[in-house]
Amino acid sequence: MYTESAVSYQREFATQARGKAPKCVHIKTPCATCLARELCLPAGLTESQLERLKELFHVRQRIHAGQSLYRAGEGFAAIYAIRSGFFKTHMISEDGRDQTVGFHMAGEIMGMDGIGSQRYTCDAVALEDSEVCIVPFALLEEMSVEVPQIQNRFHKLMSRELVRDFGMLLLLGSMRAEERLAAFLLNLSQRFAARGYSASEFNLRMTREEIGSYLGLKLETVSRTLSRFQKEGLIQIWQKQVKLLDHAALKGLVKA
Amino acid sequence: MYTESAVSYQREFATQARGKAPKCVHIKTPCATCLARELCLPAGLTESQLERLKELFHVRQRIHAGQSLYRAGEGFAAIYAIRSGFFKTHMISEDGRDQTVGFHMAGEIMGMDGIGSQRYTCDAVALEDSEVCIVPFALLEEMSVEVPQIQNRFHKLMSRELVRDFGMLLLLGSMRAEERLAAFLLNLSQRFAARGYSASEFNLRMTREEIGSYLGLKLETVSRTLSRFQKEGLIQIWQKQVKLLDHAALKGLVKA
DNA sequence: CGCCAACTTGATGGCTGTCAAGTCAGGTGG
DNA sequence: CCACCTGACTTGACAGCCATCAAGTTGGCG
Repeated sequence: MYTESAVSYQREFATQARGKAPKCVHIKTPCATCLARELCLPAGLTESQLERLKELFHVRQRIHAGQSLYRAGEGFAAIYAIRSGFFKTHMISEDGRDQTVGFHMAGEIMGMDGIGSQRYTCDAVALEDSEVCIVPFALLEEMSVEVPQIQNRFHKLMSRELVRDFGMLLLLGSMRAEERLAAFLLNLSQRFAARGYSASEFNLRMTREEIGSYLGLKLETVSRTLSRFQKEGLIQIWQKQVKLLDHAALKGLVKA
Repeated sequence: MYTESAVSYQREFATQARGKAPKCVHIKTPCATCLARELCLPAGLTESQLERLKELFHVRQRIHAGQSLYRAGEGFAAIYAIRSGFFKTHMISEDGRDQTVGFHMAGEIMGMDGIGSQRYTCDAVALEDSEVCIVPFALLEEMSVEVPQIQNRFHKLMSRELVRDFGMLLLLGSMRAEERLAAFLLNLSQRFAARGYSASEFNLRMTREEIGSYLGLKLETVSRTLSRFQKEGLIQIWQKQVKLLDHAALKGLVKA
């Protein structure tokens, strides 16, 4: 049961949060920004090369919240650049375990896991209404030959995905629940900040269960740990609205 | 303390194992096989293309057991194809956590994590005397432009690395100790088999601690679980010599 | 208004980490 | 050749973190 003070406090925060940001924020990103973020185009490309690159990204697709962009086992043909919205990628193992392998926001690329086997190995699900650019992979490879800079950018992109996964291996392999959650919140914060949004206040697009699936924890542990962070004054949290109050302390938790 | 019967049994197994395979097996792989495994060359390449590709792989380097091939933070210039031997890659976090992110054997490629930042993000350490082909990355990208098949093979290679990491996320995020170890043994078995070695009998090149670091477990848990597998008749294990006795039961553990 | 999914919180148990002691194998030096 | 030493490993006892089970709350939606 909630304590009296907790309830009133939480309601107050909820009202604040809603006042500032509508419940379902729709992140809009201009194409140039989107491209720039992951393929780093502006730097080092000539006008004509830029034109070629834009061809790659000109087909778009809208995905409603809850819908899948692609599913594990489907034939691979394209990778996807997120223009707006929020996705999770998850895989379901032979025996039914559901593991979230990533959360993805505007400017990030999904689907590269499908290149190796020519089939996607996980499902990509929109957690809010979203829009993606469809990048036919064969076309990307063709252009990579014509414009070596595109090739190089793509290699760096995939490599960074590998490094990101190494980070997750470290998290899952050696961190305790509170460290995982602190790292998770800081990571989201940093990524929102990089897109021009508040680093200290944002809303989670995913459920506690999805957070748990990503971090190797049960939803109750996620809930409990977030509640404890709030009790200790590290964050404010009400439903999916989060406010980071003590960035330094959270960092301390991860490094401790 | 070991029981009488366990001791005699283990000694017997150790003797058997030693009789069949010298303590430090040196895996030798002809260059063609090595290339074939990960870059899948024979298929679809013309004679001249094959020649170009061989240029990529002609510089070799020997690494003694215990030595590093590269270290986190070092400038990235090349990726490495393992010709023979056995490696682990591991990263040490800011706060000193040591996470093993992979074990690598003949025919596999290491170092792709360095492309994104132009610095390696982990250390690669030889667990036995090994030999690698040095593949200058700039050269690989140049050849990718000339020979699109090389480009495509490389993309598939990186993609498979991503998928492999997804598998590790699933393992670390949702499996219990015995499931992790069963999966680990089966994975090694399958990879040895793919190289023409016994699928049921091999020796571990890594310590219990390194296994633990890879699987997100403490060395005591690794040791205990392996001992239990032996007690239950799933495996025989004596030091680093392993023999899988009940492949099906191990598979059952992973899927259960 | 009622229902349901998402969430919070409590109680309890089990898996795995921690600490500790001891064994074993290999290498070194006398 | 043997004693010793060290790193790797095994095993036991215990504790703690997190999963599990369960009950109740909240907000959204029909």
